[in-house]
Amino acid sequence: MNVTIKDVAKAAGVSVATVSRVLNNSSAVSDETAAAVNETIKQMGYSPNFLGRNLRKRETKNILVILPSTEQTFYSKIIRGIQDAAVPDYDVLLCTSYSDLQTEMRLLEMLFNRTVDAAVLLGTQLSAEALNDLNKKYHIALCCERSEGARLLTVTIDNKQAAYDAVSAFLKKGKRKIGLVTTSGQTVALSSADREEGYTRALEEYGVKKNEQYIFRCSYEYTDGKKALTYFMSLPEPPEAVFCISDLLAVGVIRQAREEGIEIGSELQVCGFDNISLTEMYIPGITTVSQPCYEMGRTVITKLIENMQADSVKNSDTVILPHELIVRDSALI
Amino acid sequence: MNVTIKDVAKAAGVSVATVSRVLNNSSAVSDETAAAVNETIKQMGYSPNFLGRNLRKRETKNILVILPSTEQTFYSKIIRGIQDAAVPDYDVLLCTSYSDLQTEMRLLEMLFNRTVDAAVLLGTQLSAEALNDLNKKYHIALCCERSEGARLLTVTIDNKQAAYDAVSAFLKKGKRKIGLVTTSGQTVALSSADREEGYTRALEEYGVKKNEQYIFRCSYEYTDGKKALTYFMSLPEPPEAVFCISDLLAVGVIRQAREEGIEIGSELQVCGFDNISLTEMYIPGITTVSQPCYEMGRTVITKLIENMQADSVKNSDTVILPHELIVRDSALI
DNA sequence: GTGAAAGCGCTAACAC
DNA sequence: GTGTTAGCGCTTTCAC
Repeated sequence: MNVTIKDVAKAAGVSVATVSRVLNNSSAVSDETAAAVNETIKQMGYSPNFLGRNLRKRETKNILVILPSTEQTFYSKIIRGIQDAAVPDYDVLLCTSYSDLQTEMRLLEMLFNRTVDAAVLLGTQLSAEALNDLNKKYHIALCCERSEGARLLTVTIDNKQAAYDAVSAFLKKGKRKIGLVTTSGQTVALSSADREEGYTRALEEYGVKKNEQYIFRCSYEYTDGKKALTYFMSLPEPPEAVFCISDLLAVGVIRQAREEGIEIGSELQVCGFDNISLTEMYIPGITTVSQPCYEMGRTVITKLIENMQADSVKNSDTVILPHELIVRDSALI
Repeated sequence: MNVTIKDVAKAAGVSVATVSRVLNNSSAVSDETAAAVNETIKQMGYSPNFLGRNLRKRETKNILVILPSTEQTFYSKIIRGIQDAAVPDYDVLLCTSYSDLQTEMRLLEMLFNRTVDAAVLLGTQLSAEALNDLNKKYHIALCCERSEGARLLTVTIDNKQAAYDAVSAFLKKGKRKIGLVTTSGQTVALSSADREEGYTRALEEYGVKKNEQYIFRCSYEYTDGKKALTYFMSLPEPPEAVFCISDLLAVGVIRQAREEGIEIGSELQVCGFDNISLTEMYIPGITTVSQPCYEMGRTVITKLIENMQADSVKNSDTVILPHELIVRDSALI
């Protein structure tokens, strides 16, 4: 029913080996037979079945990328970097874990059952131990996140320093009451914790006492940002500035400030994190920390492919790429 | 090196057939052998190689979803609908075509080479003829778009009617000078053209002459929306309302209006399309047309899987799901 | 209830 | 330069 290499061979009057050689541009096929084979291939509309090929070659040339979510435009530039570095040698398969451990494990099955040759995690719910185990048997890498105690190829920014830079910019401008909107800390991901550490260090260096009242812990959602603003404004001494560990939270803060009649940029300054495209489009423009997303994507794939092709010992380093503070109207710092 | 079914069989003292039966929960294995086999499987850390299985079964249980881009949060709910309807029977592989024909064709190779069993296109650069050809040999479906003259499973909204609804809402409120921001019409995609048709029909019904001056043709980008506003405001009689065929264009229009000191909602009313999450978060909230994204995703996969499992004739219908006008501050219509 | 063996479609030794 | 053949890991028919 479906045309196979055998059918092509028969039709072209050659052996399957020859057809295979033509397919793979491997040595030793005369120009005329090659031409003839290619002709019949085209005529029969033949497409090699990769299941056969992959089984035989024990590789698929597919790389799995696990996204925590598809609602975040933050990942798009990373994905593009990944694609650009992978194609045409490898195909990139995107899957979403929805930050759910069960789902993530189901997706990692693709590594075990050989559907893919390697996987990149743009976030993970796995423990350092689990990651280390995986890294022993398979080609995996972490991008945008790090895992304390795990030793595997990791590409990220220095989240502590980035948060420190943003918060100390507030401090330099004389702000002392600085709010923090962050996650509840239950996550495995360290980027939030690192950002909080940077916030704390900046305060310390400026001799400002860390005030738990100025810390609002929630999830990543826009609506959480709104709640944060309302909470902060209910305080006897509301903060003059707010640092959010994600742009979406900053948007929530700003939107709610608008609803509560608070002037952003003057009365209250807000800084986000990630520099998603929305921060530029928003009114006011949102001050934020930019990650070199495209470069992170390229880097992680390039190094991962090196690992796959090398027979030598695997690269399990952590690569830190530079971040940048982007100043816009929401906080002229 | 890697443990195979053979190794498991040997270790468990049974035949590979028995191991396979256990793996597939197929009939006729005694409880004790099953238990023993499962035990050795666990002990050896065995994972079946799907390349072998898939080759043998001639199916992969993978569905490819081709996204025009990953920068658009619009697709996220569709993707979730797709996943929810597919998993756990099928795995969903996301790939991005970047609206590029070459890339799209490269991705469709996965259909030809049997890496996936079916594909869903959330946009396409292919001609109706090409789609028809594909549909003959493979399981494919279109979601969010339609192709004139192509007969294949399609799930979409009535874009003409949706645009008509939005524009006639403006007309009902007494607006007569209504701008349109749309694509240049070079695309294969029909949704833009359909939306323009709805715009035109609404004007006609209200006896308003279509004025080419009020139509700004561009790409899908935010910056194009900004240009549109500047253009409209340069006209001797600027429009009182603007209908944009995408939310991102509407954001550009609103942002630029802000920069040019034009009051949105009163001086100029703006309506977008798609109801991406940003429209709710923006200041002002953006009036837009909502598509039932999650439901569209679920529907297309459900019907596609029916097609895959049926031996009868394939369903190549077009399913139209209901849209909804969402009124926010940018246009109180 | 279990095993032997064929074969899915392909590549790569090896032989000529 | 080309053909023959083994075998990648698995499922499934057919015996028993």
